[in-house]
Amino acid sequence: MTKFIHPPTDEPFPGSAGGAAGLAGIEPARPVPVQGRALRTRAALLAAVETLVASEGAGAVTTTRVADAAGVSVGTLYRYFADRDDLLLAAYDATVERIVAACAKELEILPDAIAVEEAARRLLAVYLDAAEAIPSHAGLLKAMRAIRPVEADQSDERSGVVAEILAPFLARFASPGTAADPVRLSLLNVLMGTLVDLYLVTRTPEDRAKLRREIEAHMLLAVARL
Amino acid sequence: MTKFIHPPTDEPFPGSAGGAAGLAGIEPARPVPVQGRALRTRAALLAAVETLVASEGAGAVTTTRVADAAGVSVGTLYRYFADRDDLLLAAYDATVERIVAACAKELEILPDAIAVEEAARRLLAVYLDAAEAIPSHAGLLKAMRAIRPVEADQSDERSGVVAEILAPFLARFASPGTAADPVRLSLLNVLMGTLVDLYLVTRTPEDRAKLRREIEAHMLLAVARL
DNA sequence: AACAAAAATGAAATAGTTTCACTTTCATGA
DNA sequence: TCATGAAAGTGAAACTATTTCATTTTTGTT
Repeated sequence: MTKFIHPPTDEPFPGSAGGAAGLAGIEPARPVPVQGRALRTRAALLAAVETLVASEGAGAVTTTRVADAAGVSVGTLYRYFADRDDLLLAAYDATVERIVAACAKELEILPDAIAVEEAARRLLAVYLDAAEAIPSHAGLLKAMRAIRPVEADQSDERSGVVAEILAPFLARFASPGTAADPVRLSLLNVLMGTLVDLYLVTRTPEDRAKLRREIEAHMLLAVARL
Repeated sequence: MTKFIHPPTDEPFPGSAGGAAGLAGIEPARPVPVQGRALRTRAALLAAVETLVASEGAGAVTTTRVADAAGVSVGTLYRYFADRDDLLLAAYDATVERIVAACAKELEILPDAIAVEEAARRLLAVYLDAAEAIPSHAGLLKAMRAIRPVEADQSDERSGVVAEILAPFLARFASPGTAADPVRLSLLNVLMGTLVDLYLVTRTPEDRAKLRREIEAHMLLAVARL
């Protein structure tokens, strides 16, 4: 599973990190040539991954199948992603980006005099609703965990909703003296990841409602200790 | 990753579930013939997995390498385990068994008039110490999670220290009316799994000590809500 | 329309898992 | 003691996936 070698492959591409180039979502049909073709191919590959994960699980994500579904050849896939893991990670990051955007928006419209606990509670609600609305997120989260297992070092835990939403949250709500304790940040990060994972596989509405309250309690415990 | 077919393969063997046959650990060298050879081969395969996982991670677990390290051929491996996943799961279960044994022993020697919280605290300490003492446990836990992702249904969450130690714990400490809430049991199960995972990858003693207190707080929160 | 860079191709190399027809081992009782 | 067959073991070959790379196609520029 873990790869032994990881050759740079002649610069696979800008990489799965950037993504700041073109405003996604626009241009439904018009084939913008040079730069555009590449962007569309990359997007098509990521979309194919999401569709496959949502319908058949991460196990169905085969480089060949993804390439086929995206209407390109396998070779092309490898121009955009270093390997299968990189592809899955990029697809996961894409879902995280959307969830983080939703959370960031909520954080902005939060009332001025709101208490930390209430703010955390609201963000959790937005987080869960957004995650629920992305059918591939649960599967991609699992795949991501299999590739990048839990790390003690928070600095390596870059991708993840909690990690990305925590900075602006703390900036606004933490008392100035409260230095971010890496141990507690890591804990909150993996804790929420797992609990959301559990939430997303919970089927009945009653169980979901109950679980939300449980998650809330643990989140508040972790946040209170920050 | 997920297998499409799972052919019974002419009864792979008693299976990784039972294990009630022979007292493990005894018989260091003596080659007991008929039944004994098989037991030793199986044990050698599982030991090879543990060694590989401990030294090079679960990614190094290749059917060929495991068979080589155990001194048998690949074909033999498949007489004892249905497939690679089954092998990893069995190796994980073997480590869990040892940790559960340690916890069960602690549960027995707990003072009569002990409070639930204190009992939980002590069990956690034994759990963490035992897990720490098995170098392959962390890696196998990760592998297990990749194979059997988080399930909402507690009844499918058989293997796991929390799941196995919880029944005797509740039998002794839960007030008779407290029916075991499956949602909360699942939560406690995955929660502890992840936090122990994080604990095991935490390197510095100070961070470990701090994390122990954090885990304790979350465990007590979960137990209190049981 | 000629050119070069960007993008795409897909057959072949690689790496791993799994099967299966066959051989070896060994307790048993004739 | 040795013939028997069930249990255990073997390993080459079939499969299933990932990854490479020499080559071709597309596209913007001149």
